[in-house]
Amino acid sequence: MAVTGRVAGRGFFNRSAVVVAPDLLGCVIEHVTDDGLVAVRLTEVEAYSGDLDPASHAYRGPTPRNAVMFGAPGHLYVYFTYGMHFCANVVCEGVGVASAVLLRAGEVVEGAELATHRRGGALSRELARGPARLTVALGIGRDDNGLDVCNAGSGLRLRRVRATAQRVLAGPRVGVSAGAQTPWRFWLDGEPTVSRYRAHAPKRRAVKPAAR
DNA sequence: CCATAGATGCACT
DNA sequence: GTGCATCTATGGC
Repeated sequence: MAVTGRVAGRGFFNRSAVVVAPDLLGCVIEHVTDDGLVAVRLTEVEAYSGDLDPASHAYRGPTPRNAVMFGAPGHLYVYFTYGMHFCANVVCEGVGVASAVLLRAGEVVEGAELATHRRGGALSRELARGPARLTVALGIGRDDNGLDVCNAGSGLRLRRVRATAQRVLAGPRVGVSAGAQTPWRFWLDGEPTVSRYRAHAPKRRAVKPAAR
């Protein structure tokens, strides 16, 4: 059955990502495509702030890739990584301030059949457990970069759902090397859909043949 | 549950 | 050329 909750407007996103991030927990993101609708209740997010955040894609200033992060709040920033995955952020704060919240994980609450098909038959709680899995479940890809979550015509919207009694926990972000100490990952306590925490795994360089 | 390796395209140095 | 805001498969406990 349909999820109820007020659709988030521009003002909701026009705040610091660190403030928006915990507010997103429990909220539901919906994406409508020709295939149907999938809705995900967010259980895990991470905040990224361009100015002083070495982990942010915007840390070194504007580039073609991160341009959306510098734009208006409420738009989707989708990036491609590891040669095969897409991850989705919601842009926060005003034009010129590169701040965003990465949608890391959630629970599929509507359109489970479609999401399961997109995910190749994964188990229910694995459907959107992890940022790249979440984009697959929702049908978000390269073409969705820059879409306006606050515009009904975009097919994307965020419903604000009453905060649960669940505790919000915070800790270091996943998979980042620089800025790994900043506790800007937020998740709902006890949720089985929260991705298992993995600290950044430094890759050893291939060992060169010993010099002789 | 934990740890590791490989896949793979591209933005940026 | 280097290094990813990751996932899956595989193996061990």
